Amino acid sequence: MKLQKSFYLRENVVQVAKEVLGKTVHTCVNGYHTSAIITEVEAYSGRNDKACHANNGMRTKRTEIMYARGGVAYVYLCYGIHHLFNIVTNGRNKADAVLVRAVQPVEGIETMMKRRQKVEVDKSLCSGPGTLSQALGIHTREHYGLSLLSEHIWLEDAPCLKEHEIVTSTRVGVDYAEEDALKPWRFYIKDNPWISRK
DNA sequence: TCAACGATTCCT
DNA sequence: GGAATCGTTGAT
Repeated sequence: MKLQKSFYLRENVVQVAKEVLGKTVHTCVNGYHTSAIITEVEAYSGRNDKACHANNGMRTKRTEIMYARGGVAYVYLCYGIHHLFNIVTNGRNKADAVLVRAVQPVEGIETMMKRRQKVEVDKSLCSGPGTLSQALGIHTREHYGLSLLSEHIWLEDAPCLKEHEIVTSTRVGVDYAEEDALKPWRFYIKDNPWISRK
């Protein structure tokens, strides 16, 4: 069953990030249904986190959706090439989000391969924040601000992982965030090969 | 209006 | 190790 609004509205974005691991993300784009298990995530906090786009009340056209109530998608273009998919959490004006960094394909694998121009199934298909968005057909213009209880994109519930099944590390690519770059807010499923990097 | 840069990926 | 590539951002 679809994860409900209450899942996303909780206050502790780190806790929500951990619980997102093992859940399944579904998209239905141009009539093609795809789904994949979320294997790697990072937490970003709207308060006291220099790595977050919405840090220090930073409010622009791009970050605006982070200030909405949890349960919507924050998608943005990175390096002019890659769409990165985030899950907005917490209540209005909190600006917390969970970045999905890697997934394990489940349904619609042929569709994912076509979108990624791959002829074999391996981790290059969707183990990375940019590649998974491409595999799932997530595009900035279509998915920015979209409800995660919509028919286009949603998460399906699954049992939470045990602590010993989760590996914790610092976040990737946020060296500019000074002391906040040290926050242990990246989480991935232990022994799962569908990870962006070790 | 303009220049710099980035929560990355892929090729050499 | 370095290029690709462009929307967002903050400063002119």
